[in-house]
Amino acid sequence: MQSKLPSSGTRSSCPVNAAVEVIGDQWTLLILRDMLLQERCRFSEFRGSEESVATNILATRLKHLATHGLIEKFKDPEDGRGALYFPTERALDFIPVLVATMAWSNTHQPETTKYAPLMAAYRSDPHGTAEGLKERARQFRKKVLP
Amino acid sequence: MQSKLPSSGTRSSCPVNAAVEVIGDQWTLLILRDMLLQERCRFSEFRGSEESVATNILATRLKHLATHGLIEKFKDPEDGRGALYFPTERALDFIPVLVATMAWSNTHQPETTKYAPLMAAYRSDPHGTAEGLKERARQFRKKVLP
DNA sequence: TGATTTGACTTTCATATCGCAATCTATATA
DNA sequence: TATATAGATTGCGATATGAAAGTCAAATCA
Repeated sequence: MQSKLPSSGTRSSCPVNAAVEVIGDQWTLLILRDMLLQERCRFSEFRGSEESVATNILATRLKHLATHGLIEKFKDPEDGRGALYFPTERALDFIPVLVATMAWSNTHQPETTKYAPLMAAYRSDPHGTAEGLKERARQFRKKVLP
Repeated sequence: MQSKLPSSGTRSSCPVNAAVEVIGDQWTLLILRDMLLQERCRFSEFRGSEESVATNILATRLKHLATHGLIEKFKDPEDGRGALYFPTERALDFIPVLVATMAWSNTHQPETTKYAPLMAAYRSDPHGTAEGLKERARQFRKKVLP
């Protein structure tokens, strides 16, 4: 039996609760980060993230993200074994939230030193920075997918 | 022994990871919502939220939020039994992230019908709406605390 | 072409966390 | 003094996590 996220049933019609049910765990946001900001799209690439997610958890979370319409799975056109995961438009729309979250962390915890250039760009132009990342993610998909 | 949040140790210096370690569970964001948007500050008020958090979980999360500098605990000046929880400035700075998250949910899941007026206000003036909520939270604290 | 390796999972299992119910403590009220 | 209330803590079965090992099909090597 495969592992599930806690409380998979809808608890309320509140948008905060809806978000919690999608991204409210220890790994989903990190996977979204790698996909949206780092141009990662393979199982092995997500697995290689600094925080070292276990393979069973990663598989569960990718399925979870697909179920909730944040990622789509494709066959790697250049390797029959490979799978490629790409963000949907819904996930791309999450970029402003993700980057705002990062900026919040970075403001209050200066020890969060990763993504310093991105944080600087975001502070001088939040909207433009988010849109830039969105466009970059779209281009990356075009480059890799047939 | 009291229950803990998963992975209490710092896994990386990434701001996304830092956020996950603070808000990456099924309840913390809901408590922040009630505190920042609903003027709730008592244990029983948080407990009464629609999603029905258990008392042990709520106690754990309130402690967790205090540890991470998002809330402060006070004695109720009008009832020796009571405790009052209020957001720190760090928590108030989270309001824009929280409201952006809600807007994202609301855009892609129209069944999230709660907070419709807030969502409408946010769409027409994101920054002003967030600042308004921040000021409201500050005023509420002044009103209730000595 | 058979052997080996690789990518993407799935299974196993010990440990940790969740969540319900019951209990506890301090203060307030009748 | 008795009871009610606010804010928790404890016990315990159910569920989720995470490290390691196993599976399997497709690719690469000999």
